[in-house]
Amino acid sequence: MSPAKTAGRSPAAAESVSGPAEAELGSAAQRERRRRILDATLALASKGGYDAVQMRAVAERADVALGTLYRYFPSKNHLLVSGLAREFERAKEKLDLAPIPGKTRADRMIYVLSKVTKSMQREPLLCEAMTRAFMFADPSAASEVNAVASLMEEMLTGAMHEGEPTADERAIARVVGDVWLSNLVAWVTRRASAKDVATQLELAARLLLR
Amino acid sequence: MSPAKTAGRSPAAAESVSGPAEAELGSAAQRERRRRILDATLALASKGGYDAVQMRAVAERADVALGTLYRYFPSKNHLLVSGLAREFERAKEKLDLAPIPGKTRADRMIYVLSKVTKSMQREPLLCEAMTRAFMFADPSAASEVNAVASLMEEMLTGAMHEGEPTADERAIARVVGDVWLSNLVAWVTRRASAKDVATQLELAARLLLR
DNA sequence: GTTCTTATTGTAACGTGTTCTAGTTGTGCG
DNA sequence: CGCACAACTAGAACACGTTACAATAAGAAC
Repeated sequence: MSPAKTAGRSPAAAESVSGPAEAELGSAAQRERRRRILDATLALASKGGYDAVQMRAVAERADVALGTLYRYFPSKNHLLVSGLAREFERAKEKLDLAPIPGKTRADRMIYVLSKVTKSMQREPLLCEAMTRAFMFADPSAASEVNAVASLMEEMLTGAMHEGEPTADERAIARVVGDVWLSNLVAWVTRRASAKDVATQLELAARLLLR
Repeated sequence: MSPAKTAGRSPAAAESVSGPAEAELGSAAQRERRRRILDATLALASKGGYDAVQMRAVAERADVALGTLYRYFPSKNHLLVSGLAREFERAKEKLDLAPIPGKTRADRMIYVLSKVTKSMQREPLLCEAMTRAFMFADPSAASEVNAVASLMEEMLTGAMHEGEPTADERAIARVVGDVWLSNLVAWVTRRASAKDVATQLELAARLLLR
């Protein structure tokens, strides 16, 4: 496969749906641009939430033209969900560094949920931006959304025990993830307090993993 | 309380947050306008989903001026979530007509979930519009969103048994509702099939109510 | 009725996501 | 080098949610 082939490819449409990975973009300059764009996105989101992530502002801050931004991320939601995916990857790496404390599956699950939730709540506006984009995303961003969902599932199955989870365990992890997401949305819209969220998640985990 | 008091009030800001009800709008003409607006909204949503619910189109179809539309519903999301609330009220009334079949709490819960889910999936575009608005709504629409959430909770606690639910039961109902919402979003974005959703909901109900 | 207040209308304008276009730059290849 | 071709840039243009405003209509108070 000649280099020309990769060069001739749109970075955004790099891989088929849920392809190998998004890391293998064409040139170093392109990876660099992509990184700058996501950095700009997260910076703006941290400062002003969903509304502050304006495509013109992202482009300017990332030092790319508006058209280029759209070549990399076909919509604002793609952009924000990709940002969320990057954050989740980091969170997962951090989690994978040390074994998860807790005697029971439920305890460990609650530990992970609490860790991840708190880390998102530490940057409320960033959390708001990414959560709303995730929930609002249309089918065209399904692959990005799925990437995030998969990471979440891995984090949660990883909380139960090391090694491969069973099919049942994966299903339970998805249920827990669903509850987590809904509660995050409720927190973001100020319909639930941080304590509400913690309580609800603990309850769900204990019931599902008893 | 003189009639002037009611007449001098903006229909949209009719009641304080989560007030008595939205049914007690000023004049008959105003209730009529509100109904026409919601009818237009649902009609457009059924035909073309979230994107087709354009404020100008809603106003024209409901035969009100754009400014009036905004006086009744301060944003597109308020509008769609209010539409969802109306649909939920109807769904709940229908459910309340007959006792819920099923031997166990889980069975009845699954029955209700399936009923409600299927009724929403019957109009995919309408479902998409309302679901996305619900999830995307910002804090300013919290009261509308809460109204929907409360209806859902009532439907689900009602599935467990007649009469007042315990605090635990309400918490469980909320968890089930969270799972339901997440799955609806996944279905709307075509990340999950109708069968996926049904399976996941049944699993969640059985685990939570065992 | 007259007057005062509020609701409604029609329309223009603004902001931001998205698209489009014409020109420029970078890159691999003969 | 010079060509081919895709990526990038700058900027205009468009669509739709939202706001603003002047004029008119409707309704309450008297």
